[in-house]
Amino acid sequence: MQRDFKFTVHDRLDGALARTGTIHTPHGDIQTPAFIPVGTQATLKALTPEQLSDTGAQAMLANAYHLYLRPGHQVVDAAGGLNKFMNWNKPTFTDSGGFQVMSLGAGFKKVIDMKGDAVEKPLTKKEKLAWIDNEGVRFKSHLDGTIHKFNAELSMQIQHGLGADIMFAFDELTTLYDDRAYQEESLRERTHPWALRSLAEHKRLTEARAGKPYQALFGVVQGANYEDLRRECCRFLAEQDFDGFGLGGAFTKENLGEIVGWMGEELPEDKPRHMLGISEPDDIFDCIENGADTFDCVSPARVGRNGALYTPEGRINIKGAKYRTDFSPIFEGCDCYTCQNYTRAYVHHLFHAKELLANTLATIHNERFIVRLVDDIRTSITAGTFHDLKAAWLARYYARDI
RNA sequence: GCAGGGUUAGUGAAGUGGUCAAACACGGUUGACUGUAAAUCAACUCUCUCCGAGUUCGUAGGUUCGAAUCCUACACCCUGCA
Repeated sequence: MQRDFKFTVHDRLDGALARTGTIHTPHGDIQTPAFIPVGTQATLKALTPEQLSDTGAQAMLANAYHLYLRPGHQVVDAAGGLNKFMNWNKPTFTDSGGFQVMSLGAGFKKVIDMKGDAVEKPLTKKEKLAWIDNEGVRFKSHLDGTIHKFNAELSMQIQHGLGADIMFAFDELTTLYDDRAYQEESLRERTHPWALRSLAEHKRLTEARAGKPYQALFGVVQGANYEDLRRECCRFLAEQDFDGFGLGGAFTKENLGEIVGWMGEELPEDKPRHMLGISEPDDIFDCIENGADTFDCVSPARVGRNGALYTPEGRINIKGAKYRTDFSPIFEGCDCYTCQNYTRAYVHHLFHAKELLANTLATIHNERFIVRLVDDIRTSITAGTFHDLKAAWLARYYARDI
């Protein structure tokens, strides 16, 4: 069938893997590199889709597991797909539920963080909500405790029902605390076979649902921080008929760029690469420099809801007492709706009063901040000034720590 | 006026002889958050020369080896009866 999906590379950065491009989807184009905000449950928490669109976000990513449990992918399908269901007229992505294999299983809370020195805190049997085998995963619903079996085929059925423009293959996200033997086993016995099964089911559903807008499928690269495993995974996936790739897994901050670089070297140049779950500014620079095209992450929204707001000079905690009578915007020069209209003191007050508007204003600011950063990086690649921008930007952002 | 109940750290509120500087909640301060079980979580929140010490539980005395806890007086608040 005719694929209404296309990735075009425009500009490349000399001496690096960075590139700009356009991802064409049935619901519009995405200029890359791009940051894709996450609306897990078909909404970016605290924002209307229109408010999210106004931040400059070019697409949004939702989650198969969460929407399967509630309201049910059949409901979204009956509504006419994610776009119609949530009144969002730009491209959409859905995650496969692979992240939940980890987050509800071995990796809840501390175990998933990116600091190599984090203390392992194994879950008790009672706390654990997911059990993996090579067939798939059994989940205990975090909503009502019911047991659900999840696998590659079901993930694809859900994602086709949701109707996102870009879907991800069902994978296993390992943690930094799993040893080499487990990483190999996970990659070869689950992530690889699950990728093939996802692709097969995807093809079946694409034919069965002929007439619906084309949905692209990205294979997901795992392999933790092992170079040979990462390259092995890339070569394996590159041979398959995927439309693009998700770069997933547990990373440590120190060598994130290096790991992405291995994948950037192995993966075909003419297919887009999506960084799963990355959005800290330094990480974004490193990933783009090494060939990543798009990013999704909950962090700007979550940290914003918890009072951490981005500025070019680092994050500030707006709940802090020093902002009580600070009547300046979050930072001078920010073009977001929040900074155009409100002060630090007002946002500070909203947080202390536990007003819902605090979440909205903070989220708008943070999403705009990261979207704009990636937009600026895109411009710098075209202009050939990426390295200057990176050096100057990060020096200013982290100046307070030095 | 008589009878009964009450007065605990910023607030509310446990505690009725030692394990009490005193539960818990809120408030406050600081920090964390990277394919969302997150409008969440953690630490601290009497004072100090803070791995130890010093002052607290309406006020003042007293009993006791030891009191926020028992006794006496006083102050204030609440509820009945006058």
